[in-house]
Amino acid sequence: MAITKALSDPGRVRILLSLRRGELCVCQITELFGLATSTVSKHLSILNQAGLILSHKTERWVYYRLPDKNAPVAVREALDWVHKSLAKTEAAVTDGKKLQKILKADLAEICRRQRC
Amino acid sequence: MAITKALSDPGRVRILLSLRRGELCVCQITELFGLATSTVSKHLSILNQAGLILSHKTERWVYYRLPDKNAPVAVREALDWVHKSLAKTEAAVTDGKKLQKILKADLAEICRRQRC
DNA sequence: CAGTCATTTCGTTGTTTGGCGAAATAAATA
DNA sequence: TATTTATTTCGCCAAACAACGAAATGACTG
Repeated sequence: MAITKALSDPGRVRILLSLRRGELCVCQITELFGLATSTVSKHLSILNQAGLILSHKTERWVYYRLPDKNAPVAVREALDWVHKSLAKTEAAVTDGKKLQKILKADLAEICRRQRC
Repeated sequence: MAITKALSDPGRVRILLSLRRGELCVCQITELFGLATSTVSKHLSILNQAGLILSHKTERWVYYRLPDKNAPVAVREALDWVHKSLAKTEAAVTDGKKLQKILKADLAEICRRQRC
């Protein structure tokens, strides 16, 4: 039931929806939701353990992304459901707009801002 | 996010899986899971509010069942996912066997037993 | 129309969970 | 090798939640 548990928090669902545009690093997600880094990291770990996201490290940053078609059926279909049923949520749309701005900004700049 | 919240409790998922065989009344579900009636009633209310189950009253008993094809897409596909991804869970299989026995027993008999 | 019966609602209790900041970690850089 | 830097882990607190028993509800029955 790791998947249903992982999906039970609205914040985590919003993270999944944000990742549909492509991978994001922890500080971008932190910036997007205005939460503490440690909180975001915890959410990501829960999503990761459920198999709903994957991670890899490049240079200084850890990036998280949605899995591809090779993921287990349960994972793939759960993600499809989230996408189909929740992508038009008000929160998801707002997040999308804010995310656009974040993607335009410099990554190092964002990280620096976190420390205020 | 009522649906994801509703699915986040393993007990509620097991209730949904049990209802695939057909409608059940509250005391049958209570008997199946060995929980207090009030607890089961609460779970059913949460599932009901999420649209994942429907209820109707016949004689003395309130029956709950899964919705039909007319249910909202989000509901239908969430239930499909639960079915496809979790029906083979060990708990679900065990519940299924126990349920068979309960369905053979007399309903009034089950209700009487609850009060011990 | 009083009583019985299945279910729901309420109030309480113990546990889980989300949030944070601080300390730990791990990796790149100076 | 010491330092900076991004992320994770830890310990704590407050809010949310599951479970229970008791009381309330609401419908059939005697």
